[in-house]
Amino acid sequence: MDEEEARTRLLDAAEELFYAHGIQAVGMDRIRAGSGVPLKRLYRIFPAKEALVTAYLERRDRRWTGSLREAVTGAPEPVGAVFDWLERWFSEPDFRGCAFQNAYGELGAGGPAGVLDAVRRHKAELRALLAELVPDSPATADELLILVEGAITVATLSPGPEPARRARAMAERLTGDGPPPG
Amino acid sequence: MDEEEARTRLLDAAEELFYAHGIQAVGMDRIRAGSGVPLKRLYRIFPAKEALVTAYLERRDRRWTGSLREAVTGAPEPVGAVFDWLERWFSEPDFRGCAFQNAYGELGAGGPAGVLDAVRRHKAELRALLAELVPDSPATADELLILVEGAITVATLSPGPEPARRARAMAERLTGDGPPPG
DNA sequence: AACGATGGAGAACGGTCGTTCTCAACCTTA
DNA sequence: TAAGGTTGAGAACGACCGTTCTCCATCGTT
Repeated sequence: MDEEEARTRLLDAAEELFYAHGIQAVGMDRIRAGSGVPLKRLYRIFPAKEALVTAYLERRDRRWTGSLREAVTGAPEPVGAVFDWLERWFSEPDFRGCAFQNAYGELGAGGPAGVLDAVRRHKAELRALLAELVPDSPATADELLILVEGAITVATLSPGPEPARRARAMAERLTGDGPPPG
Repeated sequence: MDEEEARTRLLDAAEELFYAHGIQAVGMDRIRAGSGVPLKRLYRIFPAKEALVTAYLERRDRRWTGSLREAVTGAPEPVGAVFDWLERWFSEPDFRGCAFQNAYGELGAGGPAGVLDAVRRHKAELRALLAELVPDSPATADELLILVEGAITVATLSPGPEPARRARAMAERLTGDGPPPG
């Protein structure tokens, strides 16, 4: 196992455990057990827990935003595609809400700076992505952001596709970017 | 200091500290210091931390939902009054998002049952309150819920009145419950 | 004034966490 | 094969947490 694979295994274990159980509830020894990477090597790659948490959030951000961007790129109804993508996400069996929202709620405004930066970057990227979909109306981007965040929050406590469908219908009524009538 | 005052002081300290810094980040000794109630008495009133957390969330739910209900009752535009009330909340200097969302994100689905019940009850009450505002359309209540949760989530990371104003405008366009055109 | 019950202040206990250290096994190079 | 650095497995360390215990002051009753 070279260093790159160890790093991947550590981030895989971190993502699974931190997302499922929260950050403070998962100790470094559980990361070691879940990854198979010895503690000493773990600390050589990530010199403290905060570095691991930050790396976990950053990789998740790249994947999450990348997957969403891929889903909307070239879609006939890009705005609708956002909510279709959310619907698939909400239906995953291990869906537990937005990892960044959870991290922020857990660590609070007084948490480690690196973590808070990662959360802010993620939300800024989401808003930027939405703004690209309605380039002539920043206000609409803010409205879409409210719908996306609202759907995620509602789905967190009652998982399933309905919040995404309902938010999609609202977005279509608000933007007119719906299926052609007929 | 009789028992009722001790209880109130404990819940006041718990609310201030848990809401500001998170639940796991605040130890029982900090509750003792913040309340002035000795540890022994604390444990006589709340036999474990979980009981204190549950009581904190339940009292906060009663106050939060009660205040919102009061604000919308008899308002000329009840739906708009919801978002006006949110706007005032978001502008409070120590606003840090939804305490229940934060608690859920922190403790996860595997947390203590009492805490999760309190979170679920709070969200059910919010939805029931919104449903009363649009008694002929449960679907609209779900839409309002998405707008309210979305505004709260957006405001959590960038506090201020704007998310509430924008959500209010969306609600008016969706329900027609807006100010009479002039 | 003497007594027992009550309550407060804080030490103590067992457990867990993040992090570091020990030490033996193992490669590499000669 | 021998030496030397590197690694892995896990014990160890110091700090902190939730909870309980000790000990003394206080107070109402006689």
